[in-house]
Amino acid sequence: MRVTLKDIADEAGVSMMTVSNVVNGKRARVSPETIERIQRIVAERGYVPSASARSLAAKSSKLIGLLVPAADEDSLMISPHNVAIVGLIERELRKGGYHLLLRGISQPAEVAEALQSWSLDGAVLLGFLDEEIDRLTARTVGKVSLLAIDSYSANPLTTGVRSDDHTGALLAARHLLALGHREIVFAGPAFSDVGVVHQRYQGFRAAYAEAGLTWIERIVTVETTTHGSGRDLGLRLMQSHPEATAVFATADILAIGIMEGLAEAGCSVPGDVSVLGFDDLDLSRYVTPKLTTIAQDIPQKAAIAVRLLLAAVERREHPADPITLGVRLITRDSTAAPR
Amino acid sequence: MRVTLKDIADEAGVSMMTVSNVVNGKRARVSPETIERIQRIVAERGYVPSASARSLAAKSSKLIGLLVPAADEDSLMISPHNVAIVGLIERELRKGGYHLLLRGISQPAEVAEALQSWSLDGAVLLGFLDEEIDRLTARTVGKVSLLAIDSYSANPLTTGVRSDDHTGALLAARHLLALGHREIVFAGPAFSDVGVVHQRYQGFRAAYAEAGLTWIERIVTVETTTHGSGRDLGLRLMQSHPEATAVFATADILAIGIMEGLAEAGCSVPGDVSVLGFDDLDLSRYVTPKLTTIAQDIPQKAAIAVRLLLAAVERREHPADPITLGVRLITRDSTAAPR
DNA sequence: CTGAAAGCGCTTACAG
DNA sequence: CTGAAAGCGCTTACAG
Repeated sequence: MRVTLKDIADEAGVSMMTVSNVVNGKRARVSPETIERIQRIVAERGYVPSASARSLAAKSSKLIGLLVPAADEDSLMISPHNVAIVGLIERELRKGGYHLLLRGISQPAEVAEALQSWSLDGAVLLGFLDEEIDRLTARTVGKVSLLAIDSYSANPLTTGVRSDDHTGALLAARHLLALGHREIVFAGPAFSDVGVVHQRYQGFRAAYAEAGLTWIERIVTVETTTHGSGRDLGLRLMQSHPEATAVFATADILAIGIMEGLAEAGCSVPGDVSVLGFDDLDLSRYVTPKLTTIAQDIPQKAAIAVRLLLAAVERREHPADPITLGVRLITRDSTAAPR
Repeated sequence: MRVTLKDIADEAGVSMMTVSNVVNGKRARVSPETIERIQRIVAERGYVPSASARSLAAKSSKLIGLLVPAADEDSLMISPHNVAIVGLIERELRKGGYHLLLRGISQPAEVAEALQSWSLDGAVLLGFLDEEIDRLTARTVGKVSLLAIDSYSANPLTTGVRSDDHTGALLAARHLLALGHREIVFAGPAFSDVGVVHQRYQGFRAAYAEAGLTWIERIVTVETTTHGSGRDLGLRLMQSHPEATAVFATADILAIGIMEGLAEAGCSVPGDVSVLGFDDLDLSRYVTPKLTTIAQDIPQKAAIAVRLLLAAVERREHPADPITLGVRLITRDSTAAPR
């Protein structure tokens, strides 16, 4: 059977409380000899505290949820860009003495269930739309601290960590304009007037404004941000926009698909058309031509997300102000001057 | 405050036991009207059972661990090939009413800690070496059901689900031999006499034997199975093995790096050297030339892993026989006849 | 079909 | 510096 606090207490000839204090590092309250003796017994017996008992008795569970959208009955929707985030968040939580519950959400009501059933101390929302985050109410959230990655939601129940999407797109468009491009297509998922893609759209336009140019709206949208829909888009691009000399895609995976579609349609990159992405996936260095893109600092994003979340958890309050991280342009081989 | 079983029982005018029975679907024991009334109250009040209380009182926690190696202080080591597995396992567990605890393991002792602290019902081991799995003892494992992905360990405390690595490499080598290649290099991490890479090595040799040919050992090893070490390897390949006309790499990511190194060294693929990988990552269709490789059925691997594990969990025993899944050759553009 | 009691393994005040 | 008691929210036999 399992070794319990009581087993250790009996063997050490002290009360459970004393053992509990030692195990939890509240050493000020116990004499050095007792500490030493208890620690030895704990190690010998291989005692591991029961997290569920602790979570039940204490007000804290030391459990953080990582909530990710999952199409009904389907697998988690983790974009290539978010994959690294998962591992990094786990590491940061582990370093802080927390555990990670990974949970796919296929219906809004599941958020409340996930939060409450394991008495989560907090949760990271990864991959949700701002509209979904806006909809979270005090009733479903309760006293749980919530942090959304890549969110611009103003919901006071949550806070956010995101890259500077506006500046990223500004840098991208500036780069293309500086090369001499004027007829640039903006390619991405349909967007509303808030959120990551909207920010990138605004930044893109800002570069034109800054250069004293007027952008003739050339937006091309995809259902899903995938290689496949990028390829479709690339195949049709020269028909829909024969005048275009460059494409800015809101994601590398999309840009890479566009490059493939363009190539299949007999169009050379960057010879005929330049392509620029966003994310700087490892992948963007593996394809030909290597993709020019906007890089985000993913490890930093994960680290700050966890730091912000745990600060709120430990203060038992909803997190404070959102944080925006810097981005930079990585010039590679998919962009060149128009001919 | 949290809504509890007792709150529901009081409001319904029944005992906690009755509510518990209804919530847990043991309807045979309760009258239809009572069930209906209780369910209504549960919905109205937004009652969500406490998983930690349940886990403490019952013998089951409905929690499964996903244990992944993590270099000390470092992020999870999830290979590109294993990334999809994580999301698929979460889905399968969720469908079965279980939750997933994702945990990085940087030291052997952490396995026992992870298993015991949350009273896990079972765990999936993803990305561990067979040597590490061999070392697991009854003391650390206890009564927890353990399933290792891609393992050939004979440790009776665990079972495994893996692809047919032997046949995969056999198909790969057969393909190259049929194209007329004879001087083929085997590229992968150093390996012992057990495990995935060893199986692939054996399958590779078996193709030569079957063709009545003798393979002159040409093994090239890498420290880590990454794009970077593949590239280094590709850059040097024509010096170390000037006679080679083909390379079989034990992973796509490695093969893709090798192609890049080869190209940088002025060697054309497949013109001068054919390259063949293993895994069929999405990525292998995005690179140029598109990679010929061995495909595994990842969704099936995840589904079977979870099914096998939960069967053992529910029967409260260590899992039974390992399962090996089929593979197939995907011919694309990175292989051709030697010139 | 329904209930009262004990117990799962901890922590939290409260005393001394 | 140390301890006895109550309680966290459930489930498990055992009764009726």
